[in-house]
Amino acid sequence: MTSPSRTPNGYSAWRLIAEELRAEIAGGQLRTGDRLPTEKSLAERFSVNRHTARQALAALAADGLVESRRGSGTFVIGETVHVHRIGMRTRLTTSIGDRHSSDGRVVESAVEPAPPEIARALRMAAGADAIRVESLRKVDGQPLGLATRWFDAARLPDIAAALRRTASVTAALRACGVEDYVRVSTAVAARHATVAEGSLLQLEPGAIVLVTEAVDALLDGTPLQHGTTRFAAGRVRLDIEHAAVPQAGEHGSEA
Amino acid sequence: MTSPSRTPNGYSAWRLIAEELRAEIAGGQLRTGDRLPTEKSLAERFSVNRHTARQALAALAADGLVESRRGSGTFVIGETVHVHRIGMRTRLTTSIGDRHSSDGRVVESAVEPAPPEIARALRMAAGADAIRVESLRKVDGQPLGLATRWFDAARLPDIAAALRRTASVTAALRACGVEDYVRVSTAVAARHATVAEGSLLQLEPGAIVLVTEAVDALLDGTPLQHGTTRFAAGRVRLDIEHAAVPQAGEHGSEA
DNA sequence: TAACATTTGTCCGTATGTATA
DNA sequence: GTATACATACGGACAAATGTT
Repeated sequence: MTSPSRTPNGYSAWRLIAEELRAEIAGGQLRTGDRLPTEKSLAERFSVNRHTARQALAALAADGLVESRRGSGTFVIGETVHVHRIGMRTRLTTSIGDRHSSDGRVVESAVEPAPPEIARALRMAAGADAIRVESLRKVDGQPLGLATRWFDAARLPDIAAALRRTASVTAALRACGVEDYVRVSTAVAARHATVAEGSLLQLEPGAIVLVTEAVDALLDGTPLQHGTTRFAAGRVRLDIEHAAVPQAGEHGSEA
Repeated sequence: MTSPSRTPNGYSAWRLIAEELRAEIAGGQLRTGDRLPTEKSLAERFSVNRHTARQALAALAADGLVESRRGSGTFVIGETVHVHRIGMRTRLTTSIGDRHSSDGRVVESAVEPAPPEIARALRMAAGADAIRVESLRKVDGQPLGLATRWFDAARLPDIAAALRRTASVTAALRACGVEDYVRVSTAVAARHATVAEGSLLQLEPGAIVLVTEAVDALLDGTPLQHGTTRFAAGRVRLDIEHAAVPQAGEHGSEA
């Protein structure tokens, strides 16, 4: 640590400090909610400049292990995970359960020409008017997911208003005359949150979002909705519902 | 930009620079493989110190958008995403397709007492012998996923050897007398890769893994396998298969 | 091969702003 | 109001990797 610079991936001062702290968290000396030593004291302990200690803490924060609060300190993150079920009849509202206060708020809505991939998914003419609704779902006051939904403006002209009133997709669709619908396709990916997402979901920079992209349709297959939801990965787990009864050729047996 | 510090999450100089560059990448002005402006020139362009420009680049690098190479520059990362289907009859091998060379190699296997949650999932007696198999799947030479599979040692004593021979779960199970099986449950989460995972999957530090936890069973419901797979999130997207034909039989809302 | 400029990586020191206790 | 602690920004210095001359 006497010479200032080391090799690229093999070890520099801040990496060594980060590894040390990581080990203390993994080893249980530092538990969920515990406050880490201050930047100043870390700097003294490892005989480095405060910035070097900061860089180590920033690395841990980027990994989602710790969270820094200005004026307060840096703390070990603990996760409370909510389970979100995904199936043919997925309804977010029902998957939250009753013990928690759930709140879905429409952040923004607008009528725009449908982007190509949305138009294709909703079987609309390219460039036709679509309704885009952004909403933020909170559970127990904590933001869980950020949804971008697209609807065919010609098919469901009043959906935005309905969503603002009810804050439930199922109820809003029913208000627009849709009695029943099913999930047609769902894709899942994960990436780092953007700045905008991090701001709305109250995430640290570098935090992860689980991204689901889904299409709902009427029972006859007419597409209704294209939705992209970004979940705060640290707070959500997705449970995929498979059909209860396997329909293997001739097998009449059941689980 | 005259005053040094701004509010915590809302905007500081390095965030603005990062947003600008992010937009250029998203907008296509900067394409995969392109070299970004040097730190020095970015500093001049935005009238900030080189460190401030560096922080913006570091944020993009943490998001996996760019990669910095000492002595060379900072470059836009390109991703090739493989689609992995998840459904009642998920077979990883079939979802890869034919245009790619797929290779699943058993890294390690051992007989161990089943951990509690594994024993429960496989309906084994607590502490009974289970077989654990770790395998690494590569596509086109690039590691895609790292799987940990558990089997009941009493039920499938030769599964490890079969997996080493065939490198296909379906084929290995068939070799052990299992003609058919289905996916019972799948959970999806995302987190940062550990050091060990990053090493095996050849990930950058701070990279993301998509974690699926699944149970496969015989058609009569007898559990066969508990598998946890960690996919390199940047290289994989999960596609969830819903039943093709919706049947309006039961409207029961899930709790 | 060797010298050189370029570019990123690391570290130190200083200063100021802002949120929290 | 004061002290503490993190957030941002600037300036300088040198090391290490790369590419070119």
